[in-house]
Amino acid sequence: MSEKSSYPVNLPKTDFPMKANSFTREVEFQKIWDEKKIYEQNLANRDKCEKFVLHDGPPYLSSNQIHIGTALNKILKDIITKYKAQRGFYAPYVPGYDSHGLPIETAVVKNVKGGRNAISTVELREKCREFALENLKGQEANFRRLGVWGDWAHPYVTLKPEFEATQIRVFGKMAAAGYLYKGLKAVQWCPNCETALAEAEVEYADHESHSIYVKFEVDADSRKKIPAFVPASEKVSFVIWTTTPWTLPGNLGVALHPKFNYLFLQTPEDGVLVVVDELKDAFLKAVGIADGDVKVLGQSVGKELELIETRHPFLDRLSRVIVGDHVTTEVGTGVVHTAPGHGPEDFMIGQKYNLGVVSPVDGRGIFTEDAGKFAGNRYDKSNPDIVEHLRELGVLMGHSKYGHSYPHCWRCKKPLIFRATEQWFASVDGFREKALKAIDEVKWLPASGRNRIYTMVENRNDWCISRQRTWGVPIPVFYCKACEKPLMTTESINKVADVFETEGSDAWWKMEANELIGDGFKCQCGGKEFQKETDTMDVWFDSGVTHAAVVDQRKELRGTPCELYLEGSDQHRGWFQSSLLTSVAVHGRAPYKTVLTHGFVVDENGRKMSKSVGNFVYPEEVIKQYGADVLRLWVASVNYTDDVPIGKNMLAQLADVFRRLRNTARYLLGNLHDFNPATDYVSYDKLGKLDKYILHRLQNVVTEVTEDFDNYEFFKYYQLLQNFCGVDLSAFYFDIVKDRLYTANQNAQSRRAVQTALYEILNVLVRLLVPVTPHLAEDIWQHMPEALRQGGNLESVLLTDFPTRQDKFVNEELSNFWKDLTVVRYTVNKALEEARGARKIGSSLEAQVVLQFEDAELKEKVLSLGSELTGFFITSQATVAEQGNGKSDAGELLSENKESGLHVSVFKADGAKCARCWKYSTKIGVDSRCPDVCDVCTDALAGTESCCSH
RNA sequence: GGGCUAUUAGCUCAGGUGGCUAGAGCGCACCCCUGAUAAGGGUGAGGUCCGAGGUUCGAGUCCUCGAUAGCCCA
Repeated sequence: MSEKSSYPVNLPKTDFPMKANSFTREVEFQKIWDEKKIYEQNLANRDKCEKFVLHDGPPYLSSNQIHIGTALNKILKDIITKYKAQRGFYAPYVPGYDSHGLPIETAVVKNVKGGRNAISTVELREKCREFALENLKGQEANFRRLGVWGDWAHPYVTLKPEFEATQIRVFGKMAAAGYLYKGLKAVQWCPNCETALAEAEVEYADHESHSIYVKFEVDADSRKKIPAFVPASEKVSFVIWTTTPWTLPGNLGVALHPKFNYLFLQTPEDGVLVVVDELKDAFLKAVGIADGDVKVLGQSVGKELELIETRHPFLDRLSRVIVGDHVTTEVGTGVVHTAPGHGPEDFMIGQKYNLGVVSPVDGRGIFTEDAGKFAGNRYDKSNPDIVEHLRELGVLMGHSKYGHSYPHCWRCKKPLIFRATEQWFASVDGFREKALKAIDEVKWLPASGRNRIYTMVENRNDWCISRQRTWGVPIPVFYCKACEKPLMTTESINKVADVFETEGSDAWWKMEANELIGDGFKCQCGGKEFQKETDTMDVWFDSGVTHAAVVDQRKELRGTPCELYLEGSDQHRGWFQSSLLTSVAVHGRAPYKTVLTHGFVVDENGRKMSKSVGNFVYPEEVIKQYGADVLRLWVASVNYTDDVPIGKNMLAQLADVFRRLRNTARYLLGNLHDFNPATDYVSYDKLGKLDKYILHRLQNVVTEVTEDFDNYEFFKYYQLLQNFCGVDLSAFYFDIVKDRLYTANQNAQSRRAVQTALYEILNVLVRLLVPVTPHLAEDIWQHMPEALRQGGNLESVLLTDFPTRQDKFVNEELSNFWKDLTVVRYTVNKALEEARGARKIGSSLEAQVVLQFEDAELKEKVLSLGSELTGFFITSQATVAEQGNGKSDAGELLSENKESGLHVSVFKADGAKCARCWKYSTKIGVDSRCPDVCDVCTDALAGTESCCSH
């Protein structure tokens, strides 16, 4: 046996390993939580409590992997629900998935031999469903690996029959309220495939078009609005430029930029022409007019010309001058031919000016009768005819071929057209005021979110909810076969919902119209035969009704409004809005009380993650290297209201912090191995000053942390926790108190007092760790003997309550006392450091310090510590001198430090080193049986078996 | 191009209504300990507070313009 072990000391003892081994251990804890149904138990325990429902926004099932941003979102949600549960709320979490829509359909079609038309609609939908559900499994596994708790066995999925049925019913309510209507909208259309195309299905390729300049003469009734510098006798025309002559029959306006300057050009043969200043030269050159032949009469800003009426060049109707920011001076004349039925921007500005929509082209690209003399011709074949017609009318100013990039169909590779088609709309106008009012009844965090969504709702157009797709919920409308009038009564829609409830929405394609609604329905015209609408709903409508299909349906969620929605800030335009709109339309209020948003994950340089830059951080890799707790700690460490950075550097530092938290717990566990609160607990009044202080500090931590969680400011919690563990505990309390723990008699009150404090700290700390680092918390909890577990021997730390501030431990006076002494300790440390630097001492126990004060009050404070003073400095001796340095035997002065009204002198410690406590003492060997042990240790050993008996 | 937001030490964060010689923890450097040991302690070095103007006795804090980044929109 070595000399070291010959005297018994009370060293820490614990099985709690220093290394977390997170990658494997975390999964074990997760398995235990699952097996013991901890989530379910917690809900059952809180069943009678006030609810706090965080309703999950459904991630889209296009992949089985999750992005770091999704991880951020899910972890934030989990921190909140775990915290709320600990605070005694009934806080269920039902995860959801968004499962319909084009990206899934596209991905599935890609793997179908022979393409979309090779299989039936029902078959395609079946494949989509399988694909989505397969991805669900992958995402679920990823989410669970993060340590997120919730009802994983019963998630909500938008493709489930019960969900679809409710969605149909919400549609029915909106229809009944008169908020749904059929209108025209310009969409990308392939005349060859005879189908609408989504943005993702459009490919751009070079194409040769006709480039033409066309005069739009100002109508006689508007002539007076032309500025006076133009002679009244002169005809005035706006000149447009276009590469799609065939869209002219759909023209309803000419658009200017409100702020650009428009010139009035007197020409030799064409009267007065209006074009934008910047493009004058290019225009003249293009139409072959010499600059010298033109005279600028004057100019106007676009806005001043607004609402002038011009005549359509060949149809008998007016074309209004409108203004919009979409007009540019890149090419053309700065006067834009506007056909709302043939372009999305045209459509939007047309809505704003109420121009209406004209689109005389059918699904095959053939002009209808509305196109006048061009009826019956294919749109592209008509281009030369129209150009020729314009020439004959004398309104054509220039014509050439023009090569440019133009949208083509991804499937047949033929050029696309924009075509106005009938679409279903939700009339936001119908409930805009209510929606705006609802927005102001919601708490938006951060507050800027309120303005963000408010202006969007204030300015948005009606919501186009129909899609020409297969993978979605059908729009439950029928059309009379006789008169084509739509049938969409509450009864008919509810019939459909009832069928979907049991059969799912596939029934729409499997059953005939009259099978779906029965034979009881009759059109106004008397018709009894119906056919089905072919459009499906926008997937934003799917997710937009989760409040009705999930929160209102599932009993455990207790109905809307729920307490919280939490998503990325992009959802102001997305889910927050679609949910708000459907909820307001149906209930007249928002589905949520509070909306919290987070920013986007960027790399350590604040750059967006991209494949080409290669700065992606993958959740699985972080977990593999550090574990989910470190990833969760990252979430807690950043201010997520703005963009959040992540990278190798940060993760390495987070791992350091995590280790510190773990080792703090290890110290606590190790030093409580022989502590039984039932018999060893020391009452507050018998605790030492320092013990009382650390308990006071603990209460502050609890108070502040509670505030931080309530405000969702987890980074403050992170900072504070780190500070508390590193500074207050490890470097201060733990370090000082080690001597008492190790060398005092096992049952000495001074030692039990420390353990009492450690016991209180451990019980608070383990609970504080639950929301952010649940695996670590559980690991600690499982290493706590039953007797140490305050509040009952719960089988999981996740079932514990959040700590509350304990007034009996609050002691402000003591807090101020120690604040002053901390300064003294710092001054002493500097002096010790100097001696150490000069190789005069190593351990501070080799030193004795002598203090001299200018400040009498401070001196009193220090003196009041009495025998605790040396322990406080972790030196072997410490004294307060009245005069000089207080040393009468004139030992060598090793170092000194004067500051803060304090003079510290450092000397070699007196006496010899005690073999047991390692402190230097002049009273070594007072008991001859143990010649190398100090008097204090001799006392400590008294009565023990091993008392100097070696 | 428009709207919103952000920019303080290497990293993450503090710095109500303008008064700071700009703070904390971590990291880093150096030293110590070897009875929290792939732990622990001490000391220290790090900042033209994104930039330029302006208001003011005085600005990290207020105003204007700009840069960069992110989101949304066009």
